[in-house]
Parts: sequence; C-alpha cells; structure tokens
Amino acid sequence: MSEPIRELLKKNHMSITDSRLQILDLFYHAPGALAHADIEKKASDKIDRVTIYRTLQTFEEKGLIHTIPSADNSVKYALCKDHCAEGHHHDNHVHFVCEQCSKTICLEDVLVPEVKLPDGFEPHQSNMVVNGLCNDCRS
Amino acid sequence: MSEPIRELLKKNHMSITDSRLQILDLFYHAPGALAHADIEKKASDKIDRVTIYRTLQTFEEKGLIHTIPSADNSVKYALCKDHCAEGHHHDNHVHFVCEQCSKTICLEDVLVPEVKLPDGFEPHQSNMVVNGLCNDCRS
DNA sequence: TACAATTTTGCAATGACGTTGCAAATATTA
DNA sequence: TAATATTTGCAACGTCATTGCAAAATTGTA
Repeated sequence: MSEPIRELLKKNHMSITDSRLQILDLFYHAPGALAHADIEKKASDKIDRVTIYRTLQTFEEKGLIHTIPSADNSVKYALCKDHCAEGHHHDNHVHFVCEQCSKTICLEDVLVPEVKLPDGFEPHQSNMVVNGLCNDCRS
Repeated sequence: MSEPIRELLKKNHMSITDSRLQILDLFYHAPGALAHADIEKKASDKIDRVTIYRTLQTFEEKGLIHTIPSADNSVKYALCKDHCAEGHHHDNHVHFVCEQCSKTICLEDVLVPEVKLPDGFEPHQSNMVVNGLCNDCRS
C-alpha cells in the first residue's frame, strides 16, 4: 500500500515500519485531528500504547504532525501541510473544535491574526482555537 | 482576614470554608494563573488534593475562575474579572504564557479578534494564547 | 446559642495516562 | 546474506484525576 506514505518516511529519514505506515495512514484518512486514544482504537492491527506515544513524538519532531492545544486536558495531533521542516513548525492556522462531535479540524486557510500586546510582552507564537458547530452538526 | 473574599463566596451561594478562603486568597495574590499543583504547593495549611480539585471545579461552575488552554497538557486557572455569571463566562481576552518562567497571564485588555471562518462553521467561542517572553524575562 | 439538616472535607481505593529500561523483533546498510 | 542500527512490546513504575463514603464543618432554624 501507500507508496507516497513510504516516500514521506524515507524523505524524513525514518525507518519504514508497519506501525508508522499504519499511523500515518490513519492521519491521512482522518476527518480531523487525532488523539492518542483515537489511534489506539482505530489501528487495525493492534499497536502497543507505548509505540504510539513514541511514534507521535517522532512524527512531531520530524515536522510531520503538530499538536493542537485544547481547553480540556487532551492533546490532539494533526498533519502538517507542506512546509514544516524538522524541528521548525509553521503551524499558524486557526483550529476549530466542534462542541457536538468534538471533531478537531485545521483551518489551513485561516491564519491566526496578529494582536497588539501591552508594553513589555514579546510575542513568539500564537495559537487560536475556535469552538462551535461544524457543518455536519448544524441542523 | 479577607472580608471581601467572604463576601464573594456569599454572593455566589457557596459555603464559607477555610479551603475556599485560602484558595481564593491565593488567586488574588498570584502573579498569574495557577495550576492545581501550584495551589497544592502554596497553600499554607495543607489542603487535600481532592479538595483542591473539587474547589476549582466549583469555582469554575460558579464563574469565579476560568481555565486557560495550553499547548502542553496542563490546565491553569485564573480569576474571572467582574462580569462572569454562574455558568456563563465572558472569557474573551488573550492569554500570554512566558516561555522562560512559564507564568501565565490574562491580558484583560486584549480581546480575542474575530476571524472569518469558511462556510459551514458556526463559531461560539474563541481562545487565543500567545507564547513569548514576559517583561521580567526579557533582558 | 444549640440542634438538625446540609454541605464539604479527607481518606482509601481505583483507573487513566504517560514514561522508562530492557530484551526480542524488525529494518537498514554493506 | 550477515552485521549493525533502529524499533517494538512488555513489565514496572509514577503521576494525575475521579469516586464512594464516613467524619467534620457549615448553615439555617428554633
């Protein structure tokens, strides 16, 4: 399967393993961001919890995925589009979390706006999360 | 001590207890937002972990404090200024997290800007967190 | 002020979550 | 194909958060 996924791993100097192929594949077919638990559930062959933690960590370090901050206490991950290099994320888009289905979606085209901070604060990076209803859940 | 704090509890229909007085007092004298662990450490009389959890939850439900989303996996709480009513937060200001001292500060005067979402998304609430250096840590 | 009713607290037990060390399994390189 | 390097899975561990329940504290009322 999934020649392009193999290529992606190769390009980023990672060994090609079943777990990694499977997890990356999940991300490519997921409707939104995935939490550790989602992956544990959805993985067809069962992958060890620890392997999932380590794989996510590796993917993040290599710039394949990024974390999404959340108001509750859970970390979600989503694919980085295009431009993320190793150790250097360009994750400056707005994230949307549906209050109904709790799907988490990257709004790649909506950039986080600049804000003017009070004197003394030196901004480096901004995150913005919008909560509401997604298209599927309005009705 | 702290007649105004007692008043605040009374006004919100909460029993006045030592734990609550002490925790509220911590919030009023804290430089920024507090995590559960901070409270556990700073409380002069030792308060049971469980009590702290329950107190924070109660305060949040009553609109005295609000949670601040974070990129890592920790929840912090900060006082709501003025206008929060029971179950109805007006927590629409930007939060700042210092990368150095990891102090978390409510920028009450910086409102989260509106963003235009793609069709189909119905926004209800927005959160924005800016990371960088605070005044004390620049030098 | 004292008593009954309600609320809150602290302890114990439990479970979810995340990390680490290490040996076995797998992938890569030559 | 063999040697080397990497990754995986298991076991053990520690932290964090939640729940039930009895004891303690607070509140409302007489």
